[in-house]
Amino acid sequence: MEPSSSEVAAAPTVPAEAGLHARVLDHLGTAICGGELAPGAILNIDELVDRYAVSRSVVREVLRVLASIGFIEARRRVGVMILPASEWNVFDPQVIRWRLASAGRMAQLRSITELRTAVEPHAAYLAAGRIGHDEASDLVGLAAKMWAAGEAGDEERFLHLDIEFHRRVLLASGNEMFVRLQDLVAEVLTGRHKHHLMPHHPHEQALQMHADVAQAIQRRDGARARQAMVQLMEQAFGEMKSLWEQISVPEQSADRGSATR
Amino acid sequence: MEPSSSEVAAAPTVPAEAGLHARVLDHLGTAICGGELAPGAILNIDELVDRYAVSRSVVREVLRVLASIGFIEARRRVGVMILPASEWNVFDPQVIRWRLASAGRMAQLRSITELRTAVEPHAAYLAAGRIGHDEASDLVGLAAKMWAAGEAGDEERFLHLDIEFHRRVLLASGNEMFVRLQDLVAEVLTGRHKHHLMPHHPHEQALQMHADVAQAIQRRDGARARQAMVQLMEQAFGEMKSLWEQISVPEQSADRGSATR
DNA sequence: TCCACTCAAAGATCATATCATTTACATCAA
DNA sequence: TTGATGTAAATGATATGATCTTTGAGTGGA
Repeated sequence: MEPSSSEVAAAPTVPAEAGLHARVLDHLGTAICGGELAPGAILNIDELVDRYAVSRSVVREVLRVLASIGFIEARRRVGVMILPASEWNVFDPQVIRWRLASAGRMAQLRSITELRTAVEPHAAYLAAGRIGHDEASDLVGLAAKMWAAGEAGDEERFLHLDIEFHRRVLLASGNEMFVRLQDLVAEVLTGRHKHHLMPHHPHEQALQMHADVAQAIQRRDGARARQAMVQLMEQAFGEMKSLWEQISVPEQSADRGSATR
Repeated sequence: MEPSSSEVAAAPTVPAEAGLHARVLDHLGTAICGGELAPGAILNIDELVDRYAVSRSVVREVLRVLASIGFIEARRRVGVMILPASEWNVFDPQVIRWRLASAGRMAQLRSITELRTAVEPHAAYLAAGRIGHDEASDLVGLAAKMWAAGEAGDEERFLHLDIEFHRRVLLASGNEMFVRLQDLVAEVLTGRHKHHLMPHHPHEQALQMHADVAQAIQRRDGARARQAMVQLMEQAFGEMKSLWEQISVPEQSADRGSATR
């Protein structure tokens, strides 16, 4: 139905018919993240009303949300200007999703991976000092389940357990911001899965390290928990790195011809 | 002019007359962050139209923004429900500001301080591997200026230099998300200043450590840069800790009777 | 007891009008 | 020529009222 602009590789982030607001927002957000609407470009409301064939209300509400994300700024007598990426709320989950679905995918992947590399070791350290008995037991149990799933080669299940494991650690750190961060990481991991960037046959090592982290936290050994998590992050970072070095140049259609499939 | 509800300790985050949208948004955001509108509470549009004496357009636009922050969810036939804090976008700068102006101030302070404790050392490490010659020189120069300001006892100037120093390090890390994080930290530091929670007579040690970080980064010694930043963070964390242990119980009017003044 | 139907409440969307601000341009005086 | 100043048009901001759509609760029959 829309083969006119052949640039957008992004599948719509919104399900199907999720309300006009959501659809217009998604379309504009994708366009901005994807660079089709470059910083400095000017829109105006009436133009958008025509383009999307929706009412002013819808457009204005969308623009307010985009403005709160830092994507645009409205000025009277001028119109609506796209702002440079330095103004964006790059921590907004919505933005993460859009960027993962755009050409900036790899940059987004790298940013978040670096972020979790920085945060999770400290979270593990804090968790060791704050976790409750039951939570600690659950954590060890989770690591065990991950082992089982890894051995069985059940990638789907392993992914979910992996996400849950890290979520629990961040939750136990007692810092709400860390937990929210995990939402972003989960976005990345599932996104990676969705875009078939998942050569993720879990290594023996990784399984052991998860177990180490869990054990160290349970025994309230903050330093060891941090150290184990650092290793885990180094491994995850290495995996990611191989990914974006592999697909660094062919920016265009990254998720089509992956030869090893 | 508004002495009716005596609970809100929060000064409006918006200047004065910044448009109806901004004012209503600020008021609702503050109320939600401050707990006056508890999770589960139900609003409806017409009620808000009456309460704020603005049009439906304004209210709807505000609600869309609040929804994108994760503060509310609108359901037909029910109304607009306040969501629990676990749904909030705690990385939204606006949210940070609201929370710093509310009773949850100390929790917010702690969260962000922990976050930067985790991130900045890694950022310093990355910066050592990526920074350009000129940027590195500037960084060393900044540390020197901080020394001068610290010696001269110019707290205002020191604060600005401090913020700028950390911003430069995060910028040099080459990770956009780290830079945005610094905006949050700056929000905290200036907020701390604004709320008179600033017993911040910079220690001799801290000055030296800033110099160490700058030097290590310039010499591309990632490990040493990280280590120096860790020490810096430990010191900053210690300062903060003494703050919120001091004012932990008297939640009510935290910024009135600080005896040591 | 339980399922299907009906109705009304509330948000979602639309259409139109008016207000307010700001930029561009023209006008006029020095 | 230049600079100040006033004026008009463009555009977002706000207001208003109507209609559409969804959905929860009540109601009645099997």
